[in-house]
Amino acid sequence: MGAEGHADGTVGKALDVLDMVARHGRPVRFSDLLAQSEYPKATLYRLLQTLTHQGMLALDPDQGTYALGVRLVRLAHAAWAQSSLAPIARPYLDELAAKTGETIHLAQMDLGQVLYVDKRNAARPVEMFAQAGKVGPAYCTGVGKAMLAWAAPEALEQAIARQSFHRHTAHTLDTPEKLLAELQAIRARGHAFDREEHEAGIICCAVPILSRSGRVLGALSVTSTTARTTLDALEAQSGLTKDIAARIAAEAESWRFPEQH
Amino acid sequence: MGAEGHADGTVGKALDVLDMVARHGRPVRFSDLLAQSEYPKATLYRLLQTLTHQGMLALDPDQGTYALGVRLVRLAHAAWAQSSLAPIARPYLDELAAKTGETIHLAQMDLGQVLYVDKRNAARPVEMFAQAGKVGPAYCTGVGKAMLAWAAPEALEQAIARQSFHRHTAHTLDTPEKLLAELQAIRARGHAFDREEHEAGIICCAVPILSRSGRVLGALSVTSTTARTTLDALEAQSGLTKDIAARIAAEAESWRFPEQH
DNA sequence: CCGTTTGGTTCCATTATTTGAAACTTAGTC
DNA sequence: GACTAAGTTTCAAATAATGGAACCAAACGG
Repeated sequence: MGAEGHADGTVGKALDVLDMVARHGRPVRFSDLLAQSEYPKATLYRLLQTLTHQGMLALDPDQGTYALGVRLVRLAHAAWAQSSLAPIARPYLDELAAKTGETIHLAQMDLGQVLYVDKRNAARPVEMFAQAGKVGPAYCTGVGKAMLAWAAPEALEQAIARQSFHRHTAHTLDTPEKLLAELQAIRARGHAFDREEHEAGIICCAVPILSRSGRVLGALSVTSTTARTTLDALEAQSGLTKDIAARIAAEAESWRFPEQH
Repeated sequence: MGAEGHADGTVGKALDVLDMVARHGRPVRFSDLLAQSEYPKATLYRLLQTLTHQGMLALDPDQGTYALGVRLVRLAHAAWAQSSLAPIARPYLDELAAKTGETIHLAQMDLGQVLYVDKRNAARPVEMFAQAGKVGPAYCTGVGKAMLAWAAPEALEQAIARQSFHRHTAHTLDTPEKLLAELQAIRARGHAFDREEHEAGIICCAVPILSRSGRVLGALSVTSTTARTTLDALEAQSGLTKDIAARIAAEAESWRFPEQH
């Protein structure tokens, strides 16, 4: 926890402030922000002013509170539609959900954390974005481990350093050593399991989505509960999952060569 | 189009670059960005580097292209869930959609542009975030006019200055004068119509969502087609729509007084 | 009713960052 | 192997950010 640390330049500080407002979860007053921030009054003030002026924050004049601005939502839309695998993967997730009947997660890696970019729920047809967009730990989730297993050495090292290794359940891999051993097993096996490592009763089988050059683009998981199924049953579907992952990767690849006029 | 103009400070420039990447709609090469940007090579380069380092952009090392980063998606999630009326309004939109059977839009104003933050479609149950997040013009949409009609004088002036007044259809109000007259009528009437001003065949009836102090929080519209219904029929439901808008406003209001511990 | 605190905004000399032309590397072409 | 295009680094000059302190306004307390 605590101080962010590496805030390079003014831009970094501004984004830091943005995050601070985001973390708060509701409109914040200047003084609240001042209390948590390391920045002196005047600096924070100007930062907020700039962000507000830029539409990244919105100042509610009635209350004098800052909230995240609409420009962010607009950018977000673009980010979701463009940078992530989500739009490409959508039909494939539908297919996988239909064929397995289980909950499907599509995730990408964000500096050691897992970001869920899309989801299919067994029960309801399509979840809101609000359900995706969540972040989770990498060291104790199927998608997280799948991505770490094929991560580049430096990226892996950085990611490991950022894991909390908090013991969520009795099955959580709570040391870097255990995790590294597991990653090797995952590489050998070709897919990762979550053996109730994050939440009791929740199990999954996850596969990485790899580019042709071997870079990790994301991960895909089929998730269920111990009440409904077993790991073996989930593993039985890993072939299908890998196939879907490969098709997503292929399409992602072709997307990246614009082919313009 | 062209130069943004008011780019205050480094942060402004950085966000400008972010927008530039977002606008592009797909991963962009450095040189492409350089071509459109006003910034000199080295400046743009460092800006991109900073944003990448901050996780707002992601550099694809295979292709040397920049895309919007995951941090943005994360922020976006927070923005959508927090700053907008969307989460508060959700159940009310459901109710309105169920009672009217028509398409419902929830919008907010973003510097003269309309931002759709949530939506209920007559056909499918719940649309993805990707469908919301869109922006549209204010001067020729129901929600846009509803918000402008109750906007503060300075805000209105600024917004008017930003309208293109492009003549989308034969019914489009294509001058500030026509628009101002219409806004007055809307204020008197209490709700706004879209008389096929944006798209032929598309009509709607929109109401503003106003805070107790009279500030515009957003707008709500019931949209349909000339094939399915008439303006009169839509107007008949304006009472219901206003009621829903009032309830959203009331709840938004209570949200803003945290009541903490 | 006036002194005080709290919350927010502005000043301005100092300091540190950003700037951008140009030089430099690669990595492709021909 | 000379020529180009694309990306990266340098460095003194220009500019923008900094933050302590002063300031203002409104709410509070006696």
